[in-house]
Amino acid sequence: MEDDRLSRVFAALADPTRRDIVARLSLGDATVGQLAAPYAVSVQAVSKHLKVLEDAGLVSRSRDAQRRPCHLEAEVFDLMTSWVDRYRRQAQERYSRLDDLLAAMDNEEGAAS
Amino acid sequence: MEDDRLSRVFAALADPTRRDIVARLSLGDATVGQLAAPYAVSVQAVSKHLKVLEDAGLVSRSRDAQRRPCHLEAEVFDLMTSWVDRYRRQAQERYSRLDDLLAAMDNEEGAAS
DNA sequence: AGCTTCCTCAACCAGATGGTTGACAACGCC
DNA sequence: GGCGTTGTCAACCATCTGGTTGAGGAAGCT
Repeated sequence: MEDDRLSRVFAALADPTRRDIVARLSLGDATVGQLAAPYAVSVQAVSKHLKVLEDAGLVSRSRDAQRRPCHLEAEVFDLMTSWVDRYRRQAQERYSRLDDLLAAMDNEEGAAS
Repeated sequence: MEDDRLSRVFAALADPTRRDIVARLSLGDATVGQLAAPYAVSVQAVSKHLKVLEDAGLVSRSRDAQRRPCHLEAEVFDLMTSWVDRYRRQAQERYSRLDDLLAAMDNEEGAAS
């Protein structure tokens, strides 16, 4: 489902190492080895992280001989932001209605006195 | 750190049930019982979900006798969207630079022929 | 063909996660 | 005081997760 995809995107970004990888890829494509270099963990661990990002649709990988260059698919971000914006807007609307109500009560009180 | 907080927010929203709870709370505050009613799971499980959301700063709880009304803290969304926007923008800039480069190459080719 | 480089797959391990049930604290209502 | 309602805490369980090591596939280099 679409639900599943959203869950995978959020879960993928819940890990600091993976967010870091995304940040690096936003500057340009990179191979697994290049991405793994700055971290204390093994290359295999980074490869796993990339698989998670790939399953979430955030990263795609092509071939270049033994190399597997990684590319950020930034459009997937929209899935998240549209979800977030929807409920943020809803909450905000509710607040403004509450403000209206309070304003109306103030008015009534003012008229009564 | 701030990193940790961001991780907790993303992790909290990685679960469909918790996203659903957030969606319901965007329409108005609710008690644990009210939130648990639509689901097949136990009240305890929902209480755990709320604890995760609370630890992430997405939900706050007050007291009303035995009741514990839950309230959505929508400002926390900004933490996420600002992170996302930052790297989306970075990736987009990179693309536009690439476009510039390709345009420049086209020009050169045009001038050479 | 043989060696090295780059990367993935498989098995394993410790700790987190999402669910359960049972006990119990806090409060309103008789 | 006793009872039902509301919610949390604790213990337990199965599964997922992030890490490890070891083996091996794929491709370039000599």
